[in-house]
Amino acid sequence: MVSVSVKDVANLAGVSVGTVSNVLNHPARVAPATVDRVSSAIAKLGFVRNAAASQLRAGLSRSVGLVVLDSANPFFAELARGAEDYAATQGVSVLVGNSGESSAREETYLDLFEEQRVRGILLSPVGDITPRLERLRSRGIATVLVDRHTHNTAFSSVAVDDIAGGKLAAEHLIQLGRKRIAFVGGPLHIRQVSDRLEGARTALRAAGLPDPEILEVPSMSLPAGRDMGQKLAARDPRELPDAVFTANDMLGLGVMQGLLVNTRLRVPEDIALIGYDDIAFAESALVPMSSIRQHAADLGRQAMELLLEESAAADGYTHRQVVTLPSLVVRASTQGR
Amino acid sequence: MVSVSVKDVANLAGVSVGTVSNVLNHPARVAPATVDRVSSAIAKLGFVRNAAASQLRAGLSRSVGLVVLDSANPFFAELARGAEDYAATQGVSVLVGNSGESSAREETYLDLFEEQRVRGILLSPVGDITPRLERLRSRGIATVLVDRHTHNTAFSSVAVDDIAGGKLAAEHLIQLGRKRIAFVGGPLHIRQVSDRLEGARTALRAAGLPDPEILEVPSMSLPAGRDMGQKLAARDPRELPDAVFTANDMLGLGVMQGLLVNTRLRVPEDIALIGYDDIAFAESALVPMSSIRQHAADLGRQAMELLLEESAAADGYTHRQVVTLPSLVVRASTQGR
DNA sequence: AACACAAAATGAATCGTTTCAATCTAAGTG
DNA sequence: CACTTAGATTGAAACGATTCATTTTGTGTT
Repeated sequence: MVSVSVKDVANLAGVSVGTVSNVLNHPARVAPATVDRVSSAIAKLGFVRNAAASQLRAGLSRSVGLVVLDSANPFFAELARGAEDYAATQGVSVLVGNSGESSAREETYLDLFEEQRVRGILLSPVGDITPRLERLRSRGIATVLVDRHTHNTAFSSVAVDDIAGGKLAAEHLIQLGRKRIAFVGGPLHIRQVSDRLEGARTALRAAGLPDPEILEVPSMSLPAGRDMGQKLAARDPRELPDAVFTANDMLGLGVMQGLLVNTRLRVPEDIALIGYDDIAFAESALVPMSSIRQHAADLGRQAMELLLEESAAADGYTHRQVVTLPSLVVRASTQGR
Repeated sequence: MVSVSVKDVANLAGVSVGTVSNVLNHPARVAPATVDRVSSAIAKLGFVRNAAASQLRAGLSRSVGLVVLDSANPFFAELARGAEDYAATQGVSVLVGNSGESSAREETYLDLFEEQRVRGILLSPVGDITPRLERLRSRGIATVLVDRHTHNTAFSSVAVDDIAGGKLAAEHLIQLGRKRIAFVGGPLHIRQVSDRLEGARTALRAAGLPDPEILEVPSMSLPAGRDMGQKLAARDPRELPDAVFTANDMLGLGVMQGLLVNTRLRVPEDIALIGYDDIAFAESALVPMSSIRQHAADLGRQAMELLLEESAAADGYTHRQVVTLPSLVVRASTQGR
């Protein structure tokens, strides 16, 4: 368990420790020949900088924290990738924590990141923790919120515009000539669900069409969607909507199963179907399913940009709330009649 | 950006810095009344230990690194959760890095962890990097390998026994009375694929049945499975297998689609179907699909146990290769005829 | 009241790096 | 050749916690 320090490197290279440090951190200040000599000493000894000592003296860490609500969720996985990729270009590494929607775990990670004196934190918060964020700020740790539209302009945030997404989906269905559109989602008090519904409603009204029929489901899962699909399939055909917009893809895939299996209904001929999120399975469904894509990687990149910008800025930084627009992905489930 | 140090806490509590440190790290050595006084000073000042300083002096970090091949893959997500949960009980935090199968990114994370002087590293390696592991060890950083059966007894490892999994699947099919079993998977040079096939073959031979028909596919994806399913459905019924075992669930779901959509075939009546991995969608498939579950969280927990044990042990630690057995999950796709 | 002994508290030294004022070197100028 | 100046290098101080040999305090015994 040998430990090689800058001192050892300095000895071997025949320079002072200050020079070694400069080679590591400000190579331009050092004569090229010296850089070479020090570099090869580093290589020969297998020197690896001790991050703890470096950070202690320099005061600033090379890492930022990221706390996600659910690391298994592809949305967050993609977001993390986007954030990491951008951070990497800035020589910053990302420590990822998974709160799993638990406030306690969220707290634990924030504590950890605070001890580590990270440069900043990207957070998809479990609940409202403004006090905690203010404490972090008073310690010089910037925080950018992800995936929640905060009207709190005291913090920067990034979010996807769910209302616009709902509008996009409904407009697409309207353009196909569909007139009786149903919305499947729930519970309705969840912000994402109600926003997506609101967007759809707005689009329908703008087109002079009646409000969507709201089919509330107990959860955003495939079985819940399948149950609703089967209920629809059992209806008198004259009572059927001619298009269904589901609040996420799991529901959409479920509805598709319910509509198609052991019935005479066809998608999209009888009912057009569009989901939300564009998960990998949407493309491989029985009938490839149209969806709304959120560009999570972009979101992650933008969030990281804001974070690094803020952490480098002086006091009095003007915080920004970035809202990104989702886009429409058209597949067979909404094509042709 | 105020910074509170042990010194400030010591002043307020009217004790020395050494005592504050003892309250933080060895409370039993300090009189209860003093612990209280120091604790309330900590609370009042909002003191948070500087991890860099602590680690620099104490020499050992409270974190371990985890590098996974693909953080979006549910197997690794679950594994990470298991590892983190156990680590948390030991007061250790986990830094997760995603190599995305890229050697370069893997290297970057190992460098980072080495700088951080983590206690140990849990690694699902991209390629063979024994030299790198030996360098880490010479620095006192233990490494446990995940998800690859190393015959290299110089390192501890955990892995799932894919041969046993294949055997489990085939034995289940045999017990159902199926006699003509096909295997769908590929490319065959992938270890997981060939192991699962080998397990199936072993079970068939033991039962006195012919070797499985091998249906090689170009990738382990749903569309590849669907193509194969459609090819099967187009066969003369007398040429059909009476059971199909796929090397993973994506293929299984695809085969199911290909077999069922626009054909007269039924699952399981005509063809029983079993997948591998037990992903969330297996349960929600058209016909809920039987599968082999790998217990990734357990695997993660065991790997972390090994890692912490080794990192706490003296030199000459005896490394262990743990192989866990997967289990059978029976659903509708293999029940009834 | 003197002594012994354990428990509690002290504080200077230390970890390995970065910083920065001071020093040295070499090339350029009049 | 003396002098200036920019560039290169030096090395001691500092970051904030932990450690541990030493001192202080407190309790019980004779």
